[in-house]
Amino acid sequence: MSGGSTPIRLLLADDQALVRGALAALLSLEEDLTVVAEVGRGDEVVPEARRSAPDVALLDVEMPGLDGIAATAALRAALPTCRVLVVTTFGRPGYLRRAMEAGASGFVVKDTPARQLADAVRRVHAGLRVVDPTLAAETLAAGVSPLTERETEVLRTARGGGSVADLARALHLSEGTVRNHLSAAIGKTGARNRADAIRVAEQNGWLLGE
Amino acid sequence: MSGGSTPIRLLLADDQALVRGALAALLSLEEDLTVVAEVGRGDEVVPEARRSAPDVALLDVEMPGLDGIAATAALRAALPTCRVLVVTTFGRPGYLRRAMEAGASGFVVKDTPARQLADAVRRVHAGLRVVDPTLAAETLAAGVSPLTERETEVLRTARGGGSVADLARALHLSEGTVRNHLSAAIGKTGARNRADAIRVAEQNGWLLGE
DNA sequence: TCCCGGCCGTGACATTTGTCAGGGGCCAGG
DNA sequence: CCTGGCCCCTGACAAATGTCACGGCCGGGA
Repeated sequence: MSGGSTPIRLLLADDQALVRGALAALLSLEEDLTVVAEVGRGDEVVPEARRSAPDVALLDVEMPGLDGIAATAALRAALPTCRVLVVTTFGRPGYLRRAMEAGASGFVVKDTPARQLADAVRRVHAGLRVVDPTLAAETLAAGVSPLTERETEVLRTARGGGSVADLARALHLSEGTVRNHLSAAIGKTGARNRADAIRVAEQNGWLLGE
Repeated sequence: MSGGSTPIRLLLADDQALVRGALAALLSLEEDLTVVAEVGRGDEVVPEARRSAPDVALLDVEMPGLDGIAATAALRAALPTCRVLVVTTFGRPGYLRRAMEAGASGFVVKDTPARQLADAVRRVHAGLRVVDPTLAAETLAAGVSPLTERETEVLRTARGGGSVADLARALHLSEGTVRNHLSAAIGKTGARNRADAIRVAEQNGWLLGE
């Protein structure tokens, strides 16, 4: 409820132009909201925010240049008064955790009804936290990543789909070491394959970082 | 360009409620367009279309229940006068081909600027075809799937991530046969791994069918 | 008719992948 | 200081995956 005061200024970041524009249309229907900027890449968020001074930024997680989590952190550092609402396709448990750690005020999946989005924005702007309850539960259940730093790194590199020899070369490790890290990751994820392990880790958002 | 006549009736199908609602908002801004139905599953398209009699249906490809391609075919069979515009996240070359074969009139990726969507809808309604030109080129380049029926089936099953023994049991084949089909698929896709082959095939839209 | 080419199915073989036991470095607690 | 725990690294071994050559089946030309 705006109360007739100046509207809440919004920045939208999503790599899909159509979705971005559609969200802008949706939010512009609200009297108390106004979209002041749109970007399609994570690394454009901070520069554009500096120029347009939004009150709330809606960031997608999957973006070229810089993922939404990293963009959140960068934006919080650059403009501490600007709140962040992460809006993402995938309800990966780890995403939520990482987003909150990075300083986001809210986390919404694209499955949520359209009518709730505007309210989420208002709540975030008011300083409240907005989190999908079922997703929060999952996050608790999934817990923090059990993978060690090296294991994550190897797994992340393995996503590209090379042989052990390739990975060893890329990471400057012995093949045996790579195999061992992979084996450990497989064990910890409960998978039986390298491919499986990658999928599980990805679904839990354990492969995000740099 | 409505000309004051009755507006074009639209049906929206997308599994992400937020995107669906946002698209509705975007399209409702146009004088000559009206959204008469929204569904979140592929198998709800035909029943809902029967009830609401849309002129144009905007279908996502990735949907639960029935994928957008199959939904296109079903809709064309049930209501031949209703045109179909496929709106999808991924510009997989094979998707376009399959969509057109299934009777779609247009194919748009979610990367396209929001302003063009309404025009695409109007063109489709007017009986024209709408296709992303760069994507069309890719489709030509990628060509039709080189995979044989069995190979596709094996690869599709392998997506779940089981061992050769699992696949053999699921498909009632010898392990050697499964290995052979996989090997052939790996060769044809130019991959060096099973996982790689799956990715390539998926990216080209070769794993769609039933 | 016969032959040719493609697809399917199969087993033996080489290669890759995953497991295991173990050594070295580092840090926190006793 | 020593000790225990954790992580990183490595090589040898077992298990899985991928390659190959082969035979049967079917349909479309010579």
